[in-house]
Amino acid sequence: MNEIHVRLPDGKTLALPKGASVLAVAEKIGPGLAKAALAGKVNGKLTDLRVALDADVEVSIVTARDPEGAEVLRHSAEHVMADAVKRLFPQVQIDVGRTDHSEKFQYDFLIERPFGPEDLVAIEAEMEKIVKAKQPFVREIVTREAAKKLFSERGEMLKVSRIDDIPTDAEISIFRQGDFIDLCRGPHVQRTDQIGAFRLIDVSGSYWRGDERNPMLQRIYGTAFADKKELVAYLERIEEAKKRDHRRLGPALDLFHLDPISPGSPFFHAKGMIVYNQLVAYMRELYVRYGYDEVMAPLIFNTDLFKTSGHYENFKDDMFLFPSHETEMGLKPMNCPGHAMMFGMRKRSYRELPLRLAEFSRLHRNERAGALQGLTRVRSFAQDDAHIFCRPDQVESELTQFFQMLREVYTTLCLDNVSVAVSTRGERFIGAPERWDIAEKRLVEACRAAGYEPAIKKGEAAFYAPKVEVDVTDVLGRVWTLGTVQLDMAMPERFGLKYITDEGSEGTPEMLHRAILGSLERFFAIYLEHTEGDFPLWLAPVQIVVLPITDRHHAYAQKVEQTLRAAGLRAQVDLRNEKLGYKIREAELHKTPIMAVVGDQEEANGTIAPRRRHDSSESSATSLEALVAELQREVADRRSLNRSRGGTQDLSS
RNA sequence: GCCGACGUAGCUCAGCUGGUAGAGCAGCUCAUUCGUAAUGAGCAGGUCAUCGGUUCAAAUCCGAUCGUCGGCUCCA
Repeated sequence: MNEIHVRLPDGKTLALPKGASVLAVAEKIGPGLAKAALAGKVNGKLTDLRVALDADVEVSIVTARDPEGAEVLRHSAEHVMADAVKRLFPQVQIDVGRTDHSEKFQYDFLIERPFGPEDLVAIEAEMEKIVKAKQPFVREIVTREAAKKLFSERGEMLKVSRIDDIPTDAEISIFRQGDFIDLCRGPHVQRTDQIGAFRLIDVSGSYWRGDERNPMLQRIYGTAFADKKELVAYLERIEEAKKRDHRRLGPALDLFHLDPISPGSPFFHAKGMIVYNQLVAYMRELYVRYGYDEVMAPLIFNTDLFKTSGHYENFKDDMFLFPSHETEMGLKPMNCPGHAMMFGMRKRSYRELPLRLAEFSRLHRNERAGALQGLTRVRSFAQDDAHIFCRPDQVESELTQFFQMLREVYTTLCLDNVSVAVSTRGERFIGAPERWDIAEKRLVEACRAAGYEPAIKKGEAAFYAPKVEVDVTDVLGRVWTLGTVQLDMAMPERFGLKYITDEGSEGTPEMLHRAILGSLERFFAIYLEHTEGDFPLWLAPVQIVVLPITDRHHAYAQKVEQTLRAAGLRAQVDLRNEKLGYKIREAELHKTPIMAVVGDQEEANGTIAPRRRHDSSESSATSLEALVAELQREVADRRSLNRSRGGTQDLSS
């Protein structure tokens, strides 16, 4: 048997000698394809072109046109960058590179002096030379000993250490390109010139092996595409994200601001508070329907409480603690211990369960300075937080109900790109491992029952509970974790929580921690960027602005404003001495959903001329009553703009 | 907390190798009374993040601190 059969995507089969490379398949199909080939896919798995085939397989050839192609050429760009760095700075030791799915690649270097922006320019120029030289990538299989010898001779001690990470039964491959050699699984492009366009983006420090006790390496980030056009499009997308940055939009739209006088603690302005409070009001409305009881526990506790919960031990350094009358007090960083106390303050009957305690209190966490980021990582925040105490046999239906409520909220907010993950027990945990296994399984099952196949994040759980994380993808394709539900393994026992069962015995309740929007501050930021400030009518700080054409119409305009306000609409009137076009422009820039133009005709007929945000088509005059009724309906329905499909402005009710 | 970059008027930014701070927008005043994304003119606005050092002289050079940004680590 010296022949193998290779099946192609179009169903055809090619016969090749055993041991033929993936590239040989491409050559057999055609010289054009062979030249354009970046990698192969063997039985669906991305494979280097130089890999030998020794059995019957399905093969497809990956070119720049395939999404995987970009990943391959970015990986090769990573090597070219490391090569360029070694050429310019022979004293550096290379660690490893990485190509993630966010269109970026990176490579870590050990060097005494940090890289600066000027270095990036020089490295980029050196990379350009390597790319122009059309150097081939050569793959070699080596033994573990040969690999170690090779890299220690080259002074690459970090690499030698990385070789030890490779499982003993795995094949060790290296790639050469020019004088550069790297330990690498591949796949790689054939020649450096197949990397069409690249750009180095940034440099930062990163700990070796991700451990902050280790020395810091210099990490360079870059991106690469098959051609210049795609690179430009990528850079434009970055610009777009900058335009939507909540740290820019927030102050510009008069929603909030941050000040060094209290790092990580936002000042919410009147307009921001409307959005914030509307979100809270919406959750409260759902709490009535879903059977939650809103409560309010203290903000400050004797730290004994956090010792009981275990948070003190785990998060002491990140809490605001202070002495008071000989005792140590602390600002609460989460609601669960307070709710556990509220549950335990008297004897509970099984008839009271499930007991769902919700709270919107402010929480304070003394986040490390470097961790702060706009509203997405703050020191002072509130959550749409709740803890559910229930009997063991009620856990399943509670999880079902949670997913149901979550889906309702996300649908209302038009966040329809949802995925979930289950985080499992990590190194730090409390409770019995066997119980963790059961809880993790239940969470996975609950996700499936809700129609989501969860990804598994190993070791990512909170110290007291495995958790489900619910992620949404925003208009720019960024993924954010919003909702979470955790099945607690420890708190009820630590607090000695009991209830009397229907048989008169004592039982320990199960405790679920859950949030749907998560940190309201963070959600605010994410939603602001997602919508670019174009809030749906029910959330818009100013829903309608009345625009009189001249000061002749001021009295009528003010009457209209009063009528709108009396109808419960957040209306304003623009009485400034400006032309209509100017006022419309201002209202557009402030993202006001509805403008009501009033002039001679409207005043004479008792009407208004409405205009929707982003809609310059002239609309006919409407009676005030009709407009009020329409807007009230839109608010009551909490209608949103659906922007997940191309950002269209159609109302999806 | 660690690595790097940055910090000039409310905002966006000029200000070359040291010689005493400038524009546009926003704000205020006046004129204009105007029909769907910017009417015109004028006025005012800054301890150049803070503190210290070098110098005859510092927004500019050096150091420290604070803050912000991009990462790392962390994220109850």
